[in-house]
Amino acid sequence: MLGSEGESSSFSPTKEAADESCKSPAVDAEDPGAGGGRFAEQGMGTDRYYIHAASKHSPEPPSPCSFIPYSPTGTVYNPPGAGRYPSSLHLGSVLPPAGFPSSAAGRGHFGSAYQLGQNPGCLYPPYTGSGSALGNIALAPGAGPAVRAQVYLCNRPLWLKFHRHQTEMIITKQGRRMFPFLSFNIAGLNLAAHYNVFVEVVLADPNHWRFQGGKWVTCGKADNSSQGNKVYMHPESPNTGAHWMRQEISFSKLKLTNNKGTNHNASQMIVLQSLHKYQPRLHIVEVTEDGVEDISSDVKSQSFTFPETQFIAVTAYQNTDITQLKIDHNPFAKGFRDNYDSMYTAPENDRLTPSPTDSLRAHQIVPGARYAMQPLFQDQFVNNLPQNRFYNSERAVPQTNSLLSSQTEDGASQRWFVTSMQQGGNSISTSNKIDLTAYEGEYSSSLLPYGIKSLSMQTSEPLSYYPDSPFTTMSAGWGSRGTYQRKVTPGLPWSPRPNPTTGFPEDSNKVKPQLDEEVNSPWTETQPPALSLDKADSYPTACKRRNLSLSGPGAEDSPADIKCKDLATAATNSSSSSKGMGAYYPFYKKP
DNA sequence: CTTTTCACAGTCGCGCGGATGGGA
DNA sequence: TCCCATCCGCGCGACTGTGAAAAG
Repeated sequence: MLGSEGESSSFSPTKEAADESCKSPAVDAEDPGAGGGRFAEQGMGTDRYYIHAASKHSPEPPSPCSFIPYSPTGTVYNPPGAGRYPSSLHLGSVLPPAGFPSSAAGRGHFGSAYQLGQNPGCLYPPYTGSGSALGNIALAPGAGPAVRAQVYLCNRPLWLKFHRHQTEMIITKQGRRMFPFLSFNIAGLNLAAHYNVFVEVVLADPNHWRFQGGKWVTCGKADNSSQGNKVYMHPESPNTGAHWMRQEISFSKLKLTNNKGTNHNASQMIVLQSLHKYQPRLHIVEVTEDGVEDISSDVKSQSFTFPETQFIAVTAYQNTDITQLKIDHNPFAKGFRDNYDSMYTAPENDRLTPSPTDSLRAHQIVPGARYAMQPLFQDQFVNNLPQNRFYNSERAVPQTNSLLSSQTEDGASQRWFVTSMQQGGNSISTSNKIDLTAYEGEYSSSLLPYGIKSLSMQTSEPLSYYPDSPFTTMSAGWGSRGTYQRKVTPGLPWSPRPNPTTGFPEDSNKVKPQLDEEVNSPWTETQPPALSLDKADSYPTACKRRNLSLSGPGAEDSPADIKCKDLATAATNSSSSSKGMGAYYPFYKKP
């Protein structure tokens, strides 16, 4: 994100190319990693994003839910070739370079995603030779079964954290999972209609990037000749709208590769090119019951883009900030969290880092209830820990509750889901329907632990790779390992999912406050992260090798945390009597 | 010099098989 | 005594980032 924003109006693929020397885009001046200006313009950025888009693509007044769809406008990158899907991926003009604003977070969250396809001319050819671009059939909202959908990026806070530093995703020959991975909640679908849900990863800009001097800078033109699969069909596709809305839609199995010739698990792999910037997009395509796209009529397609999920594909991590974030948050990398000792021997006041077991609870999918009782705690931790830990508190600025509170008093309701301007898509090919039988077993066993299964299990046992996140509360504290308790919240609701027929709850007052805090926190810092500043000062030594934890493992708000907190709140406020699948009851309950 | 590849160590979940306990 | 369900331990495989070597 560092680069493209500043060139919002000049997304010409030739611009960078004209300048042979690698350079930092103009936006580098406000490079998130550059320090001072990092967060200064957050509000502005999102305001622009929101207003701009809304004004152009929201002919309707915002609904009570304020599902304001917006799609990027302005100059777009139009590389040669026909794209399979419409891409409005020029985010530079609409996104702040350094993450997302705090002040506008509330509104900004409405626009966590904007639907693509509003700009038919804005195509990037992730797919070549696989059909024409999406049609531009505009469906009237609510017309027939093709109602407007709303999509919620479940793990948005985590994405935002990475996005601040310019997310990097490792690509390997055998395929590497994304982390954070894409996880959505969907609402507003027709319960009975069938949909294919898939993710497409498209080139986000026309540049080739390199990491130089602690920054990502453009370096010539992107290679447009990339071939290979760019689409990952959700293993459960096709399925009914009710199904998609019933549970979190996780793309945790999605793998990224740079091996164009791979046929192994091709359906699970998306082929990317290193040092190119990509933007994942979620597509929801209505299909017939057998999963075949009905090209004869009424094929509805909706696409959603969450700008914060943009990333640069790399074969090796470049930015140690990203590396550390991955280590701190990815349970699979737990083995690299090598600062346990310091974590646990620190005085109580300094011991802001959770235990190793706690850290697992930061997993993005499993909603952790760890912060349910102390909604502000993690924010404090997130914001203060790095400074405390690495600067001997000298640069640590206490982030008080009042600060956070002030952020939530602006009345801006936080919504992490957005609706989309529905579009008709008569040419999205879903013919690459995967063999569901092949996935059935694996996915049902591997996904469910992340989702439904875990909810139905009234257990304190670890779940899948990300143990006990959903059911662990912060009440156990972040004390020593010895005192850590696995506390179970029986029947803890899972997420603030709306009634599938009514969309996400607009006035979930029980949930909103915490959401506000969660969402705002990363962006309400009144000072630039010390690390970034420091990094800028001492990049050569600080940036190339890791092991300076930026934020304590598990201290942050995983998506799961958010959902879980919401749920925990709901559970606290309503009842904890839900049993088994009842964990979802609150979700479907009418307020 | 930059980028990619590979082997490695560490962590974890899953699945299998044996042990255990309760009921018929 | 037999059957069934549950628990436990072990091994395997998946997954991670690291760091050196290879490739360009």
